[in-house]
Amino acid sequence: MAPVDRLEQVLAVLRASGGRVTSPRRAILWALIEHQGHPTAEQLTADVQARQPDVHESTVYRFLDELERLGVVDHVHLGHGPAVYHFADDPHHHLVCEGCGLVVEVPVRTLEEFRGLVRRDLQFEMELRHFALPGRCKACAASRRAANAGGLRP
Amino acid sequence: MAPVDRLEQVLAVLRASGGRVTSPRRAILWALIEHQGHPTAEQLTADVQARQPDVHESTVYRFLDELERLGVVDHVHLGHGPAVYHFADDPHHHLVCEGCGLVVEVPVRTLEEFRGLVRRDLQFEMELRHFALPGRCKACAASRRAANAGGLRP
DNA sequence: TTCGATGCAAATAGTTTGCATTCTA
DNA sequence: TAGAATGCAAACTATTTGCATCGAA
Repeated sequence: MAPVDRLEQVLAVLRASGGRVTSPRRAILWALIEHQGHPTAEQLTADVQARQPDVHESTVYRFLDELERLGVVDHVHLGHGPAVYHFADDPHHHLVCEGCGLVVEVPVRTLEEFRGLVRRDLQFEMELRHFALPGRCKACAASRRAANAGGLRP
Repeated sequence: MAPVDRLEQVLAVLRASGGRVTSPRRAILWALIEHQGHPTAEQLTADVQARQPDVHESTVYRFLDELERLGVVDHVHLGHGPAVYHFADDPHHHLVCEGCGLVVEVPVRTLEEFRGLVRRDLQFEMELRHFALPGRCKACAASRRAANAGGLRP
């Protein structure tokens, strides 16, 4: 979807819900659309403030909450540290490398088999979208093994 | 292991590392041993303060850190909210129900097949012990389905 | 009698909230 | 012009840190 279309689409949802379109809201939404990757509230605030310095971080948090209530965005916890935000369509899981911070997006269906296994064996319905699955990417796993072999700390 | 044996075992590790055995440390360790389930630092502090009111929360945090450095305890993040602590032997994963807070302990080998699958297909070495796997227990999953069918909020 | 442990206060990170004011619809 | 959204300050939760003092070995 073209950035401008996405903007208008979300603003339409917002208006339909009785919400109002303001200049901070346009800027926050724009920052979210333009951002590559997984921005935190702080990063979005910085982007917005580059153009509108008076927009406060609490406004960003409040609007992101609102967008979540409307089902437009989700936030994900990648581990320690701040949450990151992304649009709610094309739902996916996150693998996050504790070594280098790499975030791998995984289609929902990739983990369906595993979810089914846990459902069957443990009567538990995992919900893996709101918290990332932590671990090590190939490179970081290898370099940690090397370090451990040498007697160094992980 | 009998509680008293466990206490003495840990104190031995502590002494061997050059650490000192103090009255707050004995009390914190005792609270950790006696606690059923997955205590937070706050709960441990409360338990300790019932007997020794002057023991400060920061002392509890510092000693828990020390015990982690010694490999005696681990802390796990069950979701939002404070971390919980447990002894590091008999390593296991945690499934935590977002509905009722139930924590299910899962032997490490239960998830090994899944870890192998992700390792093979995604070249990613998951480390699932430090963060719990969130979701819904059978009862909470069922009651949520019922509520959704009735048009109510999850 | 040394140096590790403690109590206390204050700082920190990330996020939320109360409230008077502003601005959209 | 009603009421939603904002800016700002302050609260909040979970945790960490600096520092003078205390006490175990």
